[in-house]
Amino acid sequence: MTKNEIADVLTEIATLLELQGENPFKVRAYQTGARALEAIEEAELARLIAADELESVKGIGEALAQKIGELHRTGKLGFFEKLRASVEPGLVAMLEIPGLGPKKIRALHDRLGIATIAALTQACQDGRVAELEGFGAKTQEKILAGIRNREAYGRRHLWWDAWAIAAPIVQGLRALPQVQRAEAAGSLRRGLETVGDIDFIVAASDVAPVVDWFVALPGVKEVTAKGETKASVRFESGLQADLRIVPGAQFAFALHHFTGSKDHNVQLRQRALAHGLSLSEWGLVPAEGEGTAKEKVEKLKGRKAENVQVTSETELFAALGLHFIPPELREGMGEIEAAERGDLPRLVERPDLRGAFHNHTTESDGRNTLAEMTAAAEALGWEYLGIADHSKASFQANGLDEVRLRRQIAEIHALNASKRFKTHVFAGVECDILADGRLDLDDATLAQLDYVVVSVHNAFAQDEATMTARILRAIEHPAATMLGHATGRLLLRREGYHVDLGRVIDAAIEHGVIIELNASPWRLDLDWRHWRKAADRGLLCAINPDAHDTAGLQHVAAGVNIARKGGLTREQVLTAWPLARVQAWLQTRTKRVRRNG
DNA sequence: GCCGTTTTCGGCCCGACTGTTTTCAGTCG
Repeated sequence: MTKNEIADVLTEIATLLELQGENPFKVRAYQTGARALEAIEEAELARLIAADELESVKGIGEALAQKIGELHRTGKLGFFEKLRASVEPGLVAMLEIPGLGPKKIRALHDRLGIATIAALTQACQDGRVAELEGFGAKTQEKILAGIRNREAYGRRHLWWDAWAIAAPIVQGLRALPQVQRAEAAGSLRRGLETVGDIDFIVAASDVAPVVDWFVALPGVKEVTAKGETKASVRFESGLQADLRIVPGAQFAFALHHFTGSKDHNVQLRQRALAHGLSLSEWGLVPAEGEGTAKEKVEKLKGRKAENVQVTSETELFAALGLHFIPPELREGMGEIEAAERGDLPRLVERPDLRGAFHNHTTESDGRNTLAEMTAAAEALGWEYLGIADHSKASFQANGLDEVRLRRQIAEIHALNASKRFKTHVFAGVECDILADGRLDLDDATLAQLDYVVVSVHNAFAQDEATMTARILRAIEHPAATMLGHATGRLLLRREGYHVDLGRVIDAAIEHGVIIELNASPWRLDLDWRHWRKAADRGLLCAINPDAHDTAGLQHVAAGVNIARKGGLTREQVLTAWPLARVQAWLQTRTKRVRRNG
């Protein structure tokens, strides 16, 4: 079994144990173990198992090491199979219903014999659930609503879509007279490719008017909570948003806490404790031995002089001896250690971008003309715009053959010569990688281009070995400048094709080929989790919007999030280089084509 | 089940909100 498959098993064990009413800390140990495993390289895992050193990994002890070893060697685990057989699958599905956790599900099962969502629906309709101790009419109603909407409620949302909802709300909150500060937090602020819900953190002098404004927002379908410091609403799309209001002195703590990630917060709290401090969303206070939660809160409120005062996240990190960690890096993947060493990369920023290479026009399947796209790039202040329409094998996208492409190249040269726009246009193509790895256009035509994006658009079902060989062959082609959407995934809709990304990255580095960071909000491919290591080994990135209309150029903003999550610097992103440097770099590529071809 | 500058046992992050209770358990983040 691969490490990710093993991690999935550990996560499932945690869920099953939880449903059985096991010690919650044991449950957490399995979850921690799964995460620890995911952070290890596949080869490193094999080595650790072979050397019997798995227990040296933090979060993996004797029992987990034994189970992981067995899964890795045999792909089976008796303990897991027995456990799974003893828990009815319908109970696992019930966890997705809001308001139902392991305890309530167990009560429903033990006392009413409910083991499926269908049986639960029936019991609610019969009024039997409301009669149970600990349940009531409202709970019963909530369960029914949850069952009806569980598809929409459980769904994640594209970062882009969530941001479109959140950005005006942040502006609206800031405009309220009672509000001093307002930010969106959570995975949205961390720039994660998909978002489960939106969190807003607000510092305000008077709470009630802010809560009232929030729950009355247009598009709110349901108010799921409304209290003295927080409110929750659900929008038509099923997206949930939480508002939290704190006094100004706690804003930085709350913003940090609700930005997460959970792993990052846990690690930072551990670090605080090691420094004799206790960190929470309330503040940073001296950690003082025993005491109930209530007593700690009293201390916090009553003895402010002792508390660490911060007005920004920068000061919060500084109080723990750390450089500021940008939200995008807060995934609990070594950023705290790097911040301690002063080793954090200086991340690429949105204003650093000078252009983009993978863009379509009406010549293939785009919705704006060459001139319109160039005008839009100029309006964005870009120094250059690369046009890469589809090639002829992408028949469905009206791909260009050699004749049409040569005509487009001439058109682009004429446009540049006319000096109609300040933005320089590069002539490129998004050339299909055919099923056997050949390119879709003849070498003579490819040699006339400033650059070539090579992409897979068909035969997605090839096995990993075939697909990998196919892409490697394309990368090795002397005309290839960059690889388009490396896995072909569509977020929330389609998995990527099977490909050995390690070998693709190795080949790209070896042949000086760029891998694009496709910034389309539906793709965000290559995934951020691969970037830092690959870039440190010499892989160059291009943030490309894959725009099919002028508005699509804006998608680079989503790409910048992912580049930042991947720890990329301005230097590691071609599209953050100035025009002259990009031209010089492309020149060296062209010489390579002439020399080899 | 894991872990140790509170070290081999006893804690593990913890506060807000809801719905159910009448002082709190369960869920959620």
